[in-house]
Amino acid sequence: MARSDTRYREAYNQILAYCETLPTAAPIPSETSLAEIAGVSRTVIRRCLARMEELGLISWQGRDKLLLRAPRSEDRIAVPDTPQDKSDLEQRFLDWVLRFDVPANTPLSVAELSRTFDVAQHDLKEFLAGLSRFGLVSRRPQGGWMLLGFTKDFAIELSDFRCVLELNAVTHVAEAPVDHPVWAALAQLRRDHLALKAAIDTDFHEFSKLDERFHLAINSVVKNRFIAEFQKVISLIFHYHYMWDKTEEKHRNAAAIEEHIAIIDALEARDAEAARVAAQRHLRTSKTTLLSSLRHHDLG
Amino acid sequence: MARSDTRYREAYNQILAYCETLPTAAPIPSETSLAEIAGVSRTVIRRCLARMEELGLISWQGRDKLLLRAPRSEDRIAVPDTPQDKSDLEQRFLDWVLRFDVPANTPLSVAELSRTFDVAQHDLKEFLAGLSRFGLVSRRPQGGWMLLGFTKDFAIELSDFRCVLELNAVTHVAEAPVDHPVWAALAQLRRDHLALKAAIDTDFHEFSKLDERFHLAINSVVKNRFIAEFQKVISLIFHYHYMWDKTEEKHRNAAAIEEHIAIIDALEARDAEAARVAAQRHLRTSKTTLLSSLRHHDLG
DNA sequence: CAATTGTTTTTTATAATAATGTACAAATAC
DNA sequence: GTATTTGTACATTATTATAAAAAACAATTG
Repeated sequence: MARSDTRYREAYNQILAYCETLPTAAPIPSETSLAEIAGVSRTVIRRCLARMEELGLISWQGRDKLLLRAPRSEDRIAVPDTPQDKSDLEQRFLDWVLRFDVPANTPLSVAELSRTFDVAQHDLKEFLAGLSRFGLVSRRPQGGWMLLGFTKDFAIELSDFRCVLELNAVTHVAEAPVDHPVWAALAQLRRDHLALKAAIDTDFHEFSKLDERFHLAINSVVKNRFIAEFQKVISLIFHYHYMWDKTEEKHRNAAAIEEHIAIIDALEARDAEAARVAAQRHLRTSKTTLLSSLRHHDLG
Repeated sequence: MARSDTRYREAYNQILAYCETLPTAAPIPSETSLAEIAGVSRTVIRRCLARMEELGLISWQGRDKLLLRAPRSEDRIAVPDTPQDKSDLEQRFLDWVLRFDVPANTPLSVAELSRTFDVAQHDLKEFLAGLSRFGLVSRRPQGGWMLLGFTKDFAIELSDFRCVLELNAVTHVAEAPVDHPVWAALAQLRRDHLALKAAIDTDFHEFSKLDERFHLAINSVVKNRFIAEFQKVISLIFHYHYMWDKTEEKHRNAAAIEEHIAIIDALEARDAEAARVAAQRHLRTSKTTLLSSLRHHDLG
């Protein structure tokens, strides 16, 4: 019932690897340098040194530290099974919600989620606390958490917010200098859109990826940590919903290609107002699609 | 080393209070109803009933529960000191950051914050996890948390984001129906602005409150959970910075009053484009003020 | 006196656990 | 019979105690 010593174990192996680069009988750097190398505190380094001394790998007396022999593979220490990386928890969580169509107002069990995602309970709680800032989940009065999205209101507000952000981005693109990388990206996107348009009958399902690339290119012009954070969540949600709503997919995608090209046309003409209008039309279509995909699920 | 029984204690006193409303020898409602009344699970209710039986307050056999005597004040159970309410933690935390001018990249000690704000450590961690979504804090590699804001970049991005949201709000106001409450609010705000303008020499410090009211009125037209969440943080930060940056306060506020009135003028004329332009000018001024207030602190 | 080590104090991460919630079976009342 | 209610078993949560790790400080050493 205390914190794990994984840090010590990983640091130990790291220091061992470092010592392998040293010749035998070489002096070992100061505790502070070793701490720097392993990215841990001196406390951990001293534990490492103590063990190395115990194993006869080094001699250690005050500041005299000598490597007695080259470390062997059996000197390494076992590192306990590291739980799943929690950096992509957001992706996996949203994926789970959308893939299994978890309905609005579902109680979320931290214990269960912790098992399915292989992440410690407190990490999950922190993650949920973060999501609650987006209004995606909330605490329940009797304890625990609840999934709030994806109601109709949620989808409408999300779409509206996306619209606000994306129209802003479009305006920025229109004002971007000629040497900005976005122009090359848009030129390539235009070619890819035209290619897909020509092969739409067979390759229409390829559009999802193209759509993501297109919106990413537009939004990458805006350098803003707040907007970027939101865009991540927004694009994920839209992306998945498009992928799974298969009704009239071919027709929908063909129409979206035209809308994208219209936006590119206006942007390359540096006509900010026309670009905003074109983007607005496209985003309205997106909103309708998202809403109809929700209705679909509700009925199913 | 397990959870506290505060819930039981509070429920117990609540049930006791409920029983006081019953005549003596009255039958007591089902466990489920009592659970509903106290807002807890049946498990807690059964603990309450067990204690009440033990004290001779009730008789309890299967579903026959009778009140034997009226509860007295000494029957109540002690509730341990409840820690500070955590609902206003955000307000108090930002207040602390801004009031003490905590510089960017300061390590935050959960233990210390927990003491100063009288909030449990895990609640604080959840709170910080939420703030990290706004890019205000982040986890440090060696554990713990770090305050990221308020660098120049942060202020610029925050201002820009505010601008995006607020211009959107202004557009919405311009399109609001004539019977929307925002029009009455704006009419009143115009009167208050004119009144303050007349007394600016003495009452200029009153502007801070007026500013907050003005922006709140504009933004209240947009009903969007994502935008609302951000607005809370944004307005708090701007509000405090204005309050504490005393350089040329009178002149600054007089200018801002004119800018506000210009926005109101354009809105009441239902001229969306003019309103956007006026708002843009005002927000640019705000941004400059926020940045100069930061520079001030850096030098001080 | 600058760099390093020795020592102490503080903080953090986390597993253990009692409190609480929840689900379901059994019993009761209507 | 069926709708409530209770009894019971099980799952989940909140919270604490605590070892691990970091940080602060004092004492050495070259």
